[in-house]
Amino acid sequence: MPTIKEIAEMANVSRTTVSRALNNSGYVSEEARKRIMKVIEETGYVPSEQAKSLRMKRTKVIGVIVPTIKTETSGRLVSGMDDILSEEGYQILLASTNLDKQKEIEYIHLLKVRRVDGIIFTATNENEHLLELIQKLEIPFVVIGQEIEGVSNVLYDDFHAAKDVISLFIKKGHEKIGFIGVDETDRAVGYLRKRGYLDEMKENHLVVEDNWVQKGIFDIDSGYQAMRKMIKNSEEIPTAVFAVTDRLALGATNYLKESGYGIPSDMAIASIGASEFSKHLSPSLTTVDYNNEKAGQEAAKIILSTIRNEQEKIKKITLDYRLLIRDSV
Amino acid sequence: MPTIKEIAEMANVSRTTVSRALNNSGYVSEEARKRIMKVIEETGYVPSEQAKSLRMKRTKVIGVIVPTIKTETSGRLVSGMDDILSEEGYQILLASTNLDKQKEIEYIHLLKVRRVDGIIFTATNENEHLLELIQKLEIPFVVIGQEIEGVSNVLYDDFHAAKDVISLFIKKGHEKIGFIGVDETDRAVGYLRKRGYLDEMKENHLVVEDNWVQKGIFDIDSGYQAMRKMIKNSEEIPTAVFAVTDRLALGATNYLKESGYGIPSDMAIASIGASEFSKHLSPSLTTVDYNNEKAGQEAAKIILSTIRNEQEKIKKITLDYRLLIRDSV
DNA sequence: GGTTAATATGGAATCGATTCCATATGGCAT
DNA sequence: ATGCCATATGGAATCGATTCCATATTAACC
Repeated sequence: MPTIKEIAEMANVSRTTVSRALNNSGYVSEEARKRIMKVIEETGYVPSEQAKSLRMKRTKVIGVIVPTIKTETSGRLVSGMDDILSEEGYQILLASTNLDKQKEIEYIHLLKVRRVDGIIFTATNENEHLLELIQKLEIPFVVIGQEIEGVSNVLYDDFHAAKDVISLFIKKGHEKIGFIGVDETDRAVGYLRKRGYLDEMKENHLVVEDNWVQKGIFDIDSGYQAMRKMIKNSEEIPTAVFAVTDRLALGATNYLKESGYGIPSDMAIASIGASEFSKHLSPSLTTVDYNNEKAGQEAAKIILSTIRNEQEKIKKITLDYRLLIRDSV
Repeated sequence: MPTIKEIAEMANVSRTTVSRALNNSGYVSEEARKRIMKVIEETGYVPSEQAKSLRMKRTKVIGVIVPTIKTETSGRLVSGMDDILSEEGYQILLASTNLDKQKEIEYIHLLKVRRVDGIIFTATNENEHLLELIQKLEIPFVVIGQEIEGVSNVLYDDFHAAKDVISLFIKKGHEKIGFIGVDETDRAVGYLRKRGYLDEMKENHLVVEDNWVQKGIFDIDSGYQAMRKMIKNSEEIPTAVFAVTDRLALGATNYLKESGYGIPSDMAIASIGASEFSKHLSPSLTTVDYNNEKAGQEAAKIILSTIRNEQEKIKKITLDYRLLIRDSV
């Protein structure tokens, strides 16, 4: 690959003129332009974005940190970002932490080193060290899914979504409602969704037996185990259960089927996520659609307007959601 | 963010010495090193990878082009690549074509402009223009899923996987076997899987009625439509059907259930893909697991050894697969 | 005590672009 | 003829690192 210098020599002009021809800036005679374009055509020269970035102090790259790239949720998020970013000539530098908290910090560093123009961060957990790092970073920063002080956020309404699911159960006549959650250090999925469950129960004067509240991790099997524990240990077995993710609900469903429980006749079930498979389970799973692509798009828009300085201060938006009522309730 | 020059001034040394301290190259006195490290600590300085890349003529970035990032398959592929690449300090610059052929070419250009150290390409279609571009590109290049001359490939054994599925049907006593494919311009998914179906049928002296061979696109609904056509138009309705992707199989399953066909009693069904949902359908779907993460890992390994010049010539590897026999047959 | 080697440091070129500033030419108005 | 402006071009600085080469100091050896 030749450089601008070689192109200049071959076309018998200076680098300055080549640059001007390439960027349509300043004066270039028709003759010179033709000679330059001919040489470029012949050599297949493309200017180095690397060198340009150094000089212009911008990279046109947005760093994206996700907890894992294997799930649909992340895929849809990233796809939404790409819709907006690629439109504006930005590209995505991807970093997947595989749920490793240490790596979250490491990757922010890595993106800083690469001088990305902005960072979109899909958080799972919060810890002191990370918060501090984020707050003193001078790079445009957007967090999806968790509320973090001092930076822009795109939030899901975890609290109300959970409340709505419980409210649906109650409307259908359920009074004994179980819960399968995840660790509360995950503020959005762990804490807020549980809060929604507990609040709605309380507001309707419904009691919650200790064993109705179970905890899993993010995989299918832990949903199975949690459901098993709930059934085995409860004094009174619930008639409905809310799982905080579709995968947990799927695991729970597997246990229920295996144990001969009818869904929804013996146990209604609902969750949050709207994964593709949720629609095709039998019975089809009632779940909340968070519209991840939209979230990705919104995050990308915020990053772009922050970069362009159209945005004075930080921005927090909360997305709406849709409760998809299907056959499992 | 300060630059190396400012760090040098603050520590009362030259840029050369700072660089040496940072990279543990050449001689640096203990005193100077301490002063430098102190200044770096205080300022939070991190060297610009951008500037380093320009000087060192390498970016430590691998460009990855996928047809879409929304599906599990792509997610698993990229995840596999990331396993290997992040280990070696490389990062992934992601480009998703959204199945737009025009963009495949555009993105290769974009990655070339950014001087990525290598490109991993998950092809869907082949066209003259693209092949030509790839062959005269001077960047290490690996293609996943399609055989392309002149570059390294990581291939799935589409032909034998399809053959094995049909062979399974035949072993189970089926003689009338239908097929739901995609356009044959997609050589791997469209052409080779169909070839496997037809060859195995022929080798077993089984006839294939025209209407048994249907075509869809890559979504669930087209599987539904294809199954409908097959049932409506066939003189004799098949007792088994092979769909080239899990999504097509899912659509077909939906149609069959809706029309009162028992699976597998009236119609056996199997496909290729091993998506997560396949296991949780009822009945669970018989499918071929291609191990996409492995494919991603292998592609990443080839790219790295090509970059390091450990690899003289192009490399072609074909991955094995597992036939997951479940309740749908 | 002089040669050699190890240690320590800095100057300056380099990577490949952009861009400020200087300069040259030709045409047109005064 | 003089001045001015539009057009056209190039020199050189700059972005932020690495690295070759030169040079200075100290230590070690015979």
